[in-house]
Amino acid sequence: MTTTPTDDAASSSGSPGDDGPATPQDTAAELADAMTRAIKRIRRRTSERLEPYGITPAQGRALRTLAHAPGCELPDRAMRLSDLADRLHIAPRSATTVVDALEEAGMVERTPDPADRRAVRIVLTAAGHSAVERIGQVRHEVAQEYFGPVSPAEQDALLRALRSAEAAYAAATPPRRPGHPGAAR
Amino acid sequence: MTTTPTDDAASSSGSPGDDGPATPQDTAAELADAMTRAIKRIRRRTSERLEPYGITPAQGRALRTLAHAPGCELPDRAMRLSDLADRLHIAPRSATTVVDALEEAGMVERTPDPADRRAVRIVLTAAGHSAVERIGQVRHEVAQEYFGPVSPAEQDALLRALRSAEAAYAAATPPRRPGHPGAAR
DNA sequence: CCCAGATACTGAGCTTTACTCAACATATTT
DNA sequence: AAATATGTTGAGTAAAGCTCAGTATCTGGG
Repeated sequence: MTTTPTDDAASSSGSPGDDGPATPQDTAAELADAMTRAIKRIRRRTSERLEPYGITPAQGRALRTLAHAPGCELPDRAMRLSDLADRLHIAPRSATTVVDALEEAGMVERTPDPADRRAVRIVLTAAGHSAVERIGQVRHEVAQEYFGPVSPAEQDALLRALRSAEAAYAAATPPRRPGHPGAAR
Repeated sequence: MTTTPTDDAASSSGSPGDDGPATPQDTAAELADAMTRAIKRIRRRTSERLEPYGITPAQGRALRTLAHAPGCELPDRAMRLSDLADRLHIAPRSATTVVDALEEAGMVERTPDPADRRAVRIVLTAAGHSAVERIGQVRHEVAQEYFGPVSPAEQDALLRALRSAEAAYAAATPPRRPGHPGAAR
């Protein structure tokens, strides 16, 4: 970080740019496009504003996740590395890397789990907490900015619609076992 | 490519996973979260289904962009590498890399621009065209699947809301000159 | 007409984020 | 106690970007 990521492009095969309408009369696909575009903008803006603080997107996600674990400062209740990986839907090894960076930046600290000596508990430091706060602020303000022109009622409708789609998806994709090793496939 | 990208995670600091409600009463931010989650799912599914064909997300975007350029087969009207980069909002050098892969896969071909010997025109081959078609199908079907539980009327409302947000954004960020050389940003 | 400066592409090397496979230490179970 | 399962990390890879030089080539002045 600290350099200049500047651009952020990283979608699937969605919305190459702002071109003309490719296939009118296919609302779902257009919806996906519009959402891709919106998210891209929001993401970009968010990471731009967080970059000065030396917080990369992945780190931000990890911090947020750690932050709302119950006892994020107690060495015996804070998340373990593998829990973090689970929540973020990334491989344990990837979590290790993120935590490495976070620790080097002084935002978290690895403390040994008193109950299991293989495990590592990730606790947030003071710096970590203020980072989380900043992230919250930025996220809030960016979302507010972007969705400003959408009326609260519409926002609500959108949210509800998305939630129902999400719920249906989750229901149709049961293999998301809460076990732990998973995320297999 | 051809290996197993499997996961796709790559958002900003948004939505770490499916955790409890972080801050009720902030619809905009929650909306951003929900959209991030939705897009992530759609992206993942799309790239999973396209992977067997050896098409990575970035390649897909490039193909789609190339495909709806006016004369994508004529060596003197097809897009130039720099045009492609502009449309995709990526650096020219990055476009080179994508085109390298695409060319190696036989989906596009670099042809010299008869009018400017420095330039390269990217033309779609037959394989490229069928790839574009597959991409369209997959995108369509994935979107359909994901937004299935949302009624057409709601889909429409969503789409309209997003478009207005997008329009407002674009208006508030005028430096997006349609010239061509620039795109400076 | 020729040369300076702008353009178009690419080589080399870096960053971020995530993955796999394997090693190693510890826990747990048989 | 031995076998197996878990938790974390080392090593190495991939995808998709970026920047900073080159090397052609084109264009515009003098």
